[in-house]
Amino acid sequence: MSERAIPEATVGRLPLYLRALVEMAEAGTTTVSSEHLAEAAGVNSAKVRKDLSHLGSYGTRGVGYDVAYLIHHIRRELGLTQHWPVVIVGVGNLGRALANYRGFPERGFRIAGLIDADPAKIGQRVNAIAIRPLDELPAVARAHEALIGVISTPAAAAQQVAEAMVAAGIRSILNFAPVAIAVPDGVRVRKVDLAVELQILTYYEQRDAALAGLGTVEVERSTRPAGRRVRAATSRS
Amino acid sequence: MSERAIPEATVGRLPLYLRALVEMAEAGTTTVSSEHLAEAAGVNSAKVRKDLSHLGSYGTRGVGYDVAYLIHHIRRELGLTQHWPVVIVGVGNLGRALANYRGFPERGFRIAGLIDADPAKIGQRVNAIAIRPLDELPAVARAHEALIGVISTPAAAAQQVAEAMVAAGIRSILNFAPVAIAVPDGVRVRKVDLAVELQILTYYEQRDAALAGLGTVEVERSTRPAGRRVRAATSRS
DNA sequence: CAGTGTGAACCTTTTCACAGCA
DNA sequence: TGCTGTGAAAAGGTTCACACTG
Repeated sequence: MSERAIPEATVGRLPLYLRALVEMAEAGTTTVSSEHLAEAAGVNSAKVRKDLSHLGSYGTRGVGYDVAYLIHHIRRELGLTQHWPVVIVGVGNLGRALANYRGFPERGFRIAGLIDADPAKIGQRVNAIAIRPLDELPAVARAHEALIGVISTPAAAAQQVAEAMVAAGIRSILNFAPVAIAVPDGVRVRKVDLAVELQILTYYEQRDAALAGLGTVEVERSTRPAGRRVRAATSRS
Repeated sequence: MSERAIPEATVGRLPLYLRALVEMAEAGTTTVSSEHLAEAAGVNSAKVRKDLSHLGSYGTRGVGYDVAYLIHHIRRELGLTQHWPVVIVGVGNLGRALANYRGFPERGFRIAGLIDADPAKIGQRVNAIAIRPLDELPAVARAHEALIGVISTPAAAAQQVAEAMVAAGIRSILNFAPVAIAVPDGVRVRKVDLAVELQILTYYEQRDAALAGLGTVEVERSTRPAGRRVRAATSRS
């Protein structure tokens, strides 16, 4: 199978393979097996083979995949043959860190503009880019033809910023604000919530403590009697 | 159904519900329907009901859920009745932003220590916490009984840091370094990769451009002839 | 009668296991 | 012989739709 419609789950892993492959290429590796690539990307080999089969049959039976060739095809599939200009709105601690993040330029992105609502910040420079006010977002986005926006504002501002982004022609949003934002059909949003990630970890942490029996926990168990205690949580990854 | 073994997907959404509910509580709302909560959390109502049913039957038919009661139960399930000390290793731009992130203390976490390998940074303070060298990680982790660690180092250092964390008694790791880390069984890892999030967005962006037909793209399509062009990517959320 | 709780249907993703090829 | 590519099976997650109840 080649052809369109790569499953969502696969799309989420292609960047991981790409990074691992680029590292291998830099180390001089020219060929890699699904087993090796799987290990480098932190998944299993069946998944790698299935995922890569969605791109077409780029492997060689008995040998493996050509690293450079795969890199090329994954880049093309992800649209990373070009660099994407990105506008960041909200230049607090996180926005500043993102503006300085070396991983962005290294992996296909260019900060096209920094926007903040705080008048005191206007004109300040971060990583050589001047911070501009929110009402200049359309001008900045259009001047650089930015289609991707990052929201790193407080939650309260996020919806308003999202609307401004959409009005400015942004088509994809990466939202770090801890709130759900509504956008028109056709505009894509991905959300990253740092505290949520930690809270997911505490769930399993707390669960293990309860299972260990030693710990505090299991103090009260309301509503239902007691019931069987089940196996430990499957470890995340 | 109440009782153990909450599905992973549900665990990932409980923090979203929690945040929405806390906001509602602060606004004075005492009761909420699955429909409303769904909207606030950015999911659909069937999912909310199914998810909440895993915690037990805390709703009232014809009425909805008691906001305060639900908050209590979700907090308990996630282990957020206590505050969790967190050790951050790697105090670059991102580590600094995390150390200052207000969302952490607000949502159940306390920065117990900052660690960096760079001698020039040792002793500097971020958010009133002194940066300490890597070899003091065990002492710091044990003194605060930290079970959660955050890796915000460059990729090259991540594996080594992960091992040091495990040796220091850390049981759950949030890894921001763009590399897969290996840990012993029983240690949990979650990974957040900022560039990967953007790369996933570019996939859909590029796909849409190709479908629109106007755009460049579809320049070459190797290996297989041509084949049907299929429906637009289902929009992320 | 509004809205929960939940079987059942459906869809997606993962895993298995092995035929087939270089 | 070694490793890909892929059907088929299994697991997991989502959505539907409606009986039930406060």
